[in-house]
Amino acid sequence: MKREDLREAAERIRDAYRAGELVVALCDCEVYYSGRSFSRLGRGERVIILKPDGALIVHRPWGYSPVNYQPQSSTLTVTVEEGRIHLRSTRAKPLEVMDIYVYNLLALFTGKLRDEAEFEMWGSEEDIKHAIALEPSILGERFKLVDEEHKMGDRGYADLLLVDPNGTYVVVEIKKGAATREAVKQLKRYVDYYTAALGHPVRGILAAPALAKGARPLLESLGLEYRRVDLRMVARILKSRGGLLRFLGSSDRGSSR
Amino acid sequence: MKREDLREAAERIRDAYRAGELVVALCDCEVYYSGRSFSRLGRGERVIILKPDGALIVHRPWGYSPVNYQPQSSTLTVTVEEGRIHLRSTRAKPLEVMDIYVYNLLALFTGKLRDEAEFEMWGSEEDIKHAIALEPSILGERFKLVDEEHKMGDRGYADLLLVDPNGTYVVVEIKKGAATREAVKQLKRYVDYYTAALGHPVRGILAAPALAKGARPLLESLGLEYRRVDLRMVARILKSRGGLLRFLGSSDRGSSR
DNA sequence: CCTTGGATATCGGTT
DNA sequence: AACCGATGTCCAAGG
Repeated sequence: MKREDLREAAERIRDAYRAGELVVALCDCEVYYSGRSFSRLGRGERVIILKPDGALIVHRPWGYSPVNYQPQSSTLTVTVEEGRIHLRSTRAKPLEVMDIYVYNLLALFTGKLRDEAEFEMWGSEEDIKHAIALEPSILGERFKLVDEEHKMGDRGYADLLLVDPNGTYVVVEIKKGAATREAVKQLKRYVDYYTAALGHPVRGILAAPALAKGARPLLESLGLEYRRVDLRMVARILKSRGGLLRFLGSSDRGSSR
Repeated sequence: MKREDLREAAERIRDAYRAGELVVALCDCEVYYSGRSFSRLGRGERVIILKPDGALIVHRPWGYSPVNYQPQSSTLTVTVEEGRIHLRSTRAKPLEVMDIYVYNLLALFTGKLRDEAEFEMWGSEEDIKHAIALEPSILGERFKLVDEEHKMGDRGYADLLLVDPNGTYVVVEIKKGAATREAVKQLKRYVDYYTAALGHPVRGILAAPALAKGARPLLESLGLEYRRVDLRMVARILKSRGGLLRFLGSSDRGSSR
C-alpha cells in the first residue's frame, strides 16, 4: 500500500476513534497480544472492529470466536510506521496489550452507528427459578416456597428451598440445559449439608429441561429426584404474572416457521 | 431503502455466501433468536459478519460481546420481503434459529479473505502442566512424575500425579490465574477419591500464580497445600526443553515497548 | 473494589 | 455423540 494511502487511512481511523465513531477495517495485518497469555498471529486478511468504547475485535474468516480482542474501556493509539499502520490497544487491569500491524486495507468504514433499541432475552436459569418460586406446584407436588438462593454453609447456595406437604424441606437445583452428573453432585453436596445442618432428612430435586446421559443413574443411586421443567410452562407462568408481557407479545415472529 | 437496492443487496449477499466469500454489512436491522434461549432486538444500526463456514455475528456499537450469533456450520437463507431483507440462519443441533431483518444498508463488503497464517498462543494451563511435568522440582521438593491427566474415578482428571521422596502420592491441580475456592474444592474431590482408592493418605497441591481471596483458609482447613508457580519459570523450562523456541523468538515484538 | 457463578457460554480432547 | 474441563473465558450481581 502506498505511503500516502497508509497515512490517510491511519488518520481516518484516529479521527473516527477520537470522534466516538465505529471503525470496521478489512485488512492484511499481523497481531500480537501480551497479558494473561501471549499470542502471535502472522500476516493475513481479517475483519477488525473498533468500537467507540474501546472494544477491539479481530476476526479471521472462519469461526465464531475472535482470534484476538480487547474489551471495552481499552485505549487505542494509532501510529504510522514504515510500510504499515500500528494500532496499539491497552487494557489497564489486568495490564494487557494488543498490537496490530496493518499492511494493506481492503475496505475501511468509519461512522457513528445509531442503536437505541432494547435487547430482551428470556430463558435464563433465573427465569426458571422465578417461575418455580411463583408456582412451586409445577414441580408436581404442593410445595411451598421457603427461600431463594439459600446458603448451604460453605458449599454454596441452593437455587430454591421448598417444603413439601409433610413438612420435609426440599433443596432444588435448577439447570437451564440438560443437567449433567456434575449438577447431580452439586445437589448432593447441598442435600448432605442441609441434612446435617437440620439433623433430619432433606429431599433433593434437580429441575431441568432434560437429564444428560449418565445423570439419572447417579441421581437415583444418591436418592435424589428429577423433575422436568418445560420452558413453555415457565413462559406461561411468568407471562401470567406480568414478567414477560411485551417480550412474549411478539416473540413468535422470530421463534419458528 | 429502495426496492431495487434491497434486491440487489440481497443478491450480492446470497451470491457471496454461495461463493464461499465473507460478508460484512453495516445496516439498520432487527434480530430475533430462538433456541436454547429466546431474544429480541429492535431496530438499530449494527455490524453483521457472515463467514463462509456459516458463522454469523451481530455486533452493536459497544461492548466486546456480539449481541446475537450463530456458530460455524449454521446455514443461511436470504430472501427479500416487503421493504426488507430477511436473513435466516439455522443451526441444526441444538436447533436454533436467528432471523435478521435488514431495512437499510450503510455499507456492504463481500469478498474472499486470504488468511493462511499460523496462530500461536502460549501461557495456558497446559503449558504450566508441561513445565511441571518436565521439572517437578520447581514445586519445591524432589517430586517425581507419575502421570498426567490421571483419572480420578468419576470425579474427573487430576492435572498431574506425582510422588514425593517418602513415596506418598501427590495430586496436583493447576490454575493459570488466581486459584479460587472452587479450585480448592476440585482438588479436595480428587484427593478424597484417590485417598479412598489407594487406601492410604495422599497429598494435594494447588499450583497457581496466586491464590484468590478466600482460597487459603479453605485450603488449609482441608489439609491441602499451595505452591506458587511463576510464569517466567515456566517459560524458562519450556524454552530450555525446546518447546517454545520459535514462538518466544519474536514474541518480544508485541509484548512490551 | 473483589468474589462468585451464569452463559444461546464456545472450544477442544477423550471416552 | 456425549462428557468434561479450560478459556486472555466475559459479565453482571452482590452472598
